[in-house]
Amino acid sequence: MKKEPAVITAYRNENGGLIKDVNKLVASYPRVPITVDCVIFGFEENELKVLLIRSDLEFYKDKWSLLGDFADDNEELDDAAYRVLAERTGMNDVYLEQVRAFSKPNRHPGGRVITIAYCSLLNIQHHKLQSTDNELHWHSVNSIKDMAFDHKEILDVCYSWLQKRIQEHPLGFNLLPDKFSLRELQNLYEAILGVNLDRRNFRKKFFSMDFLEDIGEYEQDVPHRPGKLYRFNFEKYEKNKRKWIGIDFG
Amino acid sequence: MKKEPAVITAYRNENGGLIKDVNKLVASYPRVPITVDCVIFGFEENELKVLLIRSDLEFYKDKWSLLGDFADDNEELDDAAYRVLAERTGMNDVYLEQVRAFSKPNRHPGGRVITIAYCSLLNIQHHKLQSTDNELHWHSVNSIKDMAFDHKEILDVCYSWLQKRIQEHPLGFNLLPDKFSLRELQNLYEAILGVNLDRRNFRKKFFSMDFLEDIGEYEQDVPHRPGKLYRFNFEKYEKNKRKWIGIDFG
DNA sequence: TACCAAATGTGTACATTTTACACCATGCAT
DNA sequence: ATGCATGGTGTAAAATGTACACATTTGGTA
Repeated sequence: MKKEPAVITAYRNENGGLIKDVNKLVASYPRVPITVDCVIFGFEENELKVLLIRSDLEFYKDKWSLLGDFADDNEELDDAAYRVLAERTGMNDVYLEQVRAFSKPNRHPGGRVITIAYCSLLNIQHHKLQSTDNELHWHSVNSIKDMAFDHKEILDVCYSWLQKRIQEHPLGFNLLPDKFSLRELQNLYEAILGVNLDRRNFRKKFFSMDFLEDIGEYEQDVPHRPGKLYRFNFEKYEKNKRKWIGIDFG
Repeated sequence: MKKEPAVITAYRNENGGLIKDVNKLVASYPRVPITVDCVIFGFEENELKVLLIRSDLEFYKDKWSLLGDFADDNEELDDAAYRVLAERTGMNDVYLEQVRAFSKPNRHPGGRVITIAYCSLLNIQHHKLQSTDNELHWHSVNSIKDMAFDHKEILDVCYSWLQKRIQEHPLGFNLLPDKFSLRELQNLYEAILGVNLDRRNFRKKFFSMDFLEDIGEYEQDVPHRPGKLYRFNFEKYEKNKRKWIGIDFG
């Protein structure tokens, strides 16, 4: 396991001295177009959905793509992602998190483009699409086979990310209305994780975590006994975080 | 919670038609210099260490920075990170994983530079620094106060990442020699997590996961009863993954 | 209005996992 | 031979996770 000694490169100027003109240094770097792509998840009819747009490229005619845009000069990537969300959904107060960069050299037919993927979770009820808008569509995540660019791969990574993340943090509440029944919450978890959960144990677990607030209201217009409605209580969640995610390194 | 209808932007050409010349489209994007920065963790003398290099910028004279380099044209970011590792340590077979992008507009004094942070774990014994090399140094992670650029923030994020990751996957073995005692393994976990662990429970847990291979050798030259040495068995790990990381969405 | 269908709401026993905790064994140094 | 430092081991209690069944409430329907 013997190795050659480490080689130091690219960290000094030609004379071995410190670099003074940092602007010149940065100007010498290769430059790459950067985009953000948002995987916008929603939940409707007991299915996990993702908001897609028809590709604007002739190259990908009739294919769907994630919502993305290039990052402006001097725009932080998080801000770019929020901007895309606002442009597409009109919403500012949504959940958003960076997942990772995708950088295969040929991932974009127009040349080298690196994209940073973001996951966003929002309540579809707050963003009903206009019926005149046939460029945007909520797709059932499980039914998507093929997409423009490497967006199917990005979607798959983000879906796995969501499955894992939702078991560590109660992100699911971002996908539900303010008031929801425990059945809706369980449907959400079952849809995302692709498993069946025991109703009694599910209820026990969520009640024991103590961030569901009973608002004393009931479901309406259901053809069966109506369930109680709850609200997610952020303050109680902050207090009881440890129960949920285990050790907190925050 | 009523919102304006979604606005569609930047996804059609001026006439509302599909875009044919994708090269022209991409050429119109703003371009940004991209770097990778590697947080190279090691373990020595019961401390978690990180390999840093003296900054090459006059602007950051006497500060330390992560090992990084810009991404070449058409180079995938993972490849760039492996390249940096190879250049700095001469090693090719190391553990490497992308953590996330850092993109604050003013994070680099020379202008807009976006960096993608990677974590790498390696065995310091395989990369003893040359005594003539005073540009590179293994720093104790807990003693680092200040760094060039936003590298302290990146280090902090990567350290948290490691703490979480090591509890889900047995990454720790990458930091140890091929043969190690359980005491060394426990020291590693204690150092990274910053906690004290019960020796009996620690042993019980690792043995029950059944990927430690007893190679019938013992520690040498220790001033006390020598401990058994073990090897990490990747095949057994693959089989028993579920025990370790819970549900496997891989 | 009596019944049915469909979903809500609840408790307990068992298995598994996690935690807390103490003593003898071994090898080296003196 | 003794002391010292560390290696190596088991068990009981607590907490958590899992499996499982029946009465209740509502709307719909005959």
